[in-house]
Amino acid sequence: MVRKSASGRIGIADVAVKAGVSHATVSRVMNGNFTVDPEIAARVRAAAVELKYQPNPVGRSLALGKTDTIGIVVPDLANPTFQAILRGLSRAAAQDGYRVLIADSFEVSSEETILAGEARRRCDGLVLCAPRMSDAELEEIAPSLRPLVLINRTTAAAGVPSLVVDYGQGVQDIAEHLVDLGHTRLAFLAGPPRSASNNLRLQGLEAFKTAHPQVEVTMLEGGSDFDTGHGAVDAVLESGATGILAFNDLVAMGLMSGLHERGLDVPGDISVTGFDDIPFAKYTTPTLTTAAVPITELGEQAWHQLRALIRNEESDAPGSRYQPKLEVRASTGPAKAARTAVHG
Amino acid sequence: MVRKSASGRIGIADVAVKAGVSHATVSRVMNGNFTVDPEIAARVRAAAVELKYQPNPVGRSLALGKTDTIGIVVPDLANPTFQAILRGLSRAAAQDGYRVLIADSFEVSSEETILAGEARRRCDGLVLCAPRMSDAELEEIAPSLRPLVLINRTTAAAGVPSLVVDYGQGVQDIAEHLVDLGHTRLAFLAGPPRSASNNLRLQGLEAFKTAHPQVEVTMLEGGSDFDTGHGAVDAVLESGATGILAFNDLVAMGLMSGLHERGLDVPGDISVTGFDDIPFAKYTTPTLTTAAVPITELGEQAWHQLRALIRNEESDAPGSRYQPKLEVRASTGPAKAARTAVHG
DNA sequence: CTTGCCTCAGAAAGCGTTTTCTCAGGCTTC
DNA sequence: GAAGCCTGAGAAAACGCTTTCTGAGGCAAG
Repeated sequence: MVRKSASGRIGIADVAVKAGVSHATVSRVMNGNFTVDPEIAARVRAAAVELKYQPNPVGRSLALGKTDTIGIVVPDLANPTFQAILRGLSRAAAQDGYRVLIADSFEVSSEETILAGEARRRCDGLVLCAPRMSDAELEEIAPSLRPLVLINRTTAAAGVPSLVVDYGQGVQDIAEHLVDLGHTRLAFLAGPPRSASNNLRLQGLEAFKTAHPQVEVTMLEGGSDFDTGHGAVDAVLESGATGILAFNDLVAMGLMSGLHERGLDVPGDISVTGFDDIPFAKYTTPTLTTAAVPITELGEQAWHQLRALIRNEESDAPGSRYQPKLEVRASTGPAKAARTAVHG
Repeated sequence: MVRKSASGRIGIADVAVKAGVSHATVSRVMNGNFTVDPEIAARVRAAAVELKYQPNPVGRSLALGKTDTIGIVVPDLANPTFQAILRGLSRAAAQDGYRVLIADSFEVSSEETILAGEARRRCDGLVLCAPRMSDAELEEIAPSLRPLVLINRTTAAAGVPSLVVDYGQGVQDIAEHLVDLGHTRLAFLAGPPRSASNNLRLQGLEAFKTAHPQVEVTMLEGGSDFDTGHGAVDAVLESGATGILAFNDLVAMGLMSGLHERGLDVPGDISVTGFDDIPFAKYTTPTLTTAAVPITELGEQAWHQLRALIRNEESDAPGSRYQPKLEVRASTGPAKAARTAVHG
């Protein structure tokens, strides 16, 4: 029985037989090695075309020690931020002939380490997106995951570049904007407690508070999706704040929807701000004031950093910091005369 | 020089040496083969742990002829529909220990064939999501891509299950809903011309028109994103229609935003409907009447079909048809007295 | 005419696993 | 006590490719 039918798929051996040459020569031709007689090369190519031969990437990977694939680990594929990063990463990597393997940890931080390790072994490099694991754990496993690029997280481990968005500055810009409009009572609708980007926002707000002691800033528990915003209406109203900084655009949209149901006007009664500037933010009613994060570009840059690591190039920048840009739209307006806390 | 330092990574050979056994025995232990003396097994396991040995998946894949990975090809990763399918697929596959490799064709139909082939060779199976290629091409390459599952597309090729959403029925349900509210002049804001799901909608509308000859239905060119809807305001107003069926929720949101800017009231002046019921649809202002598609579930089912194919099981269902469910919300209301065409 | 170099293709050795094949040693059974 | 089984571990082949090594043949130079 011929090898061919054994695997069911035609391999390099079949082409070699058909062209009357050795495996080695077929390999050389397929890889554009010019030390092959042009006539033989043509014969091999003809055989390959006729047999519709396509090299098996697994065999190739084993021989070359590389897979032309990179991995990305995200805490939640449903989150538009991670979707956008994935998109930018995938597009940029594709341009260099790399594919992307995805691993969704579903916010289970204990899974992250295992997922990351498994993904890394199948790939030539890894992007770890806002990992929820502890600093200690991250630092411990980082070396074994290299080449590794972090997004919205930093580590003390060496040779691991980080791409971080300056959420702290962004949230301060938003707060300043609200103060400029005359708001003196603000509220922050926080994100997931384990989220590093939420902590950065909190730090930014602390800085803001010391710079503006006259402004009252209420902290409210939250999350990262619509329901968080929608369910926070009562808490927001109770706080008596007239300017609300939502954790992100989704939360802001949920909140605006809830306020609308209560018959309140945005920004007439209350100003609402988001964060991220997802595409939807331009099309909400009213359009949403937010801080724009060039998130797709972040994914793209992640690939460039990772590529440099894989190629063992001098990483020109060992990481970067992105400044969000305030986008003033229609969901923020002048503060009404000071409101008093509303009950129920 | 020892093998160990040659590859930089520890392999099965290192464990074998450390435990004083052969490669074969290490492999047996790692794969839970019980024909190994418990004492030796323990020794091997201890060595593996001490060396932090993790089997190389590439070598494993080559030997086993499977990669425990599946591929998905989508026309546009930015599209929420495909994101949701990806999410459902990824989650379901992960539960069975499979990973997902993504390939984004960026709406370039000529790339699809190549991407699909490359992805397939790296994986154990493939999901082709609403491919834009021609029927002829699809039918030609389908056999070489098996195990293959199609989403929102069918083919005459054998052994290729399809999961399709009945967009035609969905669009009829929406149109009926608008007619029930008294609308007699409708307009359909179409999607991308090459999209199979758009064609299904058009067929549905033809069926609707023959059933309701008294209703006027205007066809408008379109696309699949916000800007399409936002930019279609003039055309919509010119049509004189009072009930607008947008291609999907994104287009509907863009349209509502544009109408709002023109000072028109939804649904007071014009009723607007979407399609898909993306999470945002519940939180627009007004909330969006749409046809809900269980899209994440679609991704999940795609995995189940693919799994059956991979395992060579009897595919219980050679494909399925999903019925969208009308979700009546606040963007549709009773028709005003017939409007006349508005210019400019 | 011979030596030596150079070109180019085949043989074979990896890459890191799994798995079949082989065989040594201990046990049962007559 | 010897013949045959059975258990369990090592040797080696296989997976499909790349690449080094080897060697045959052609050609130029002395």
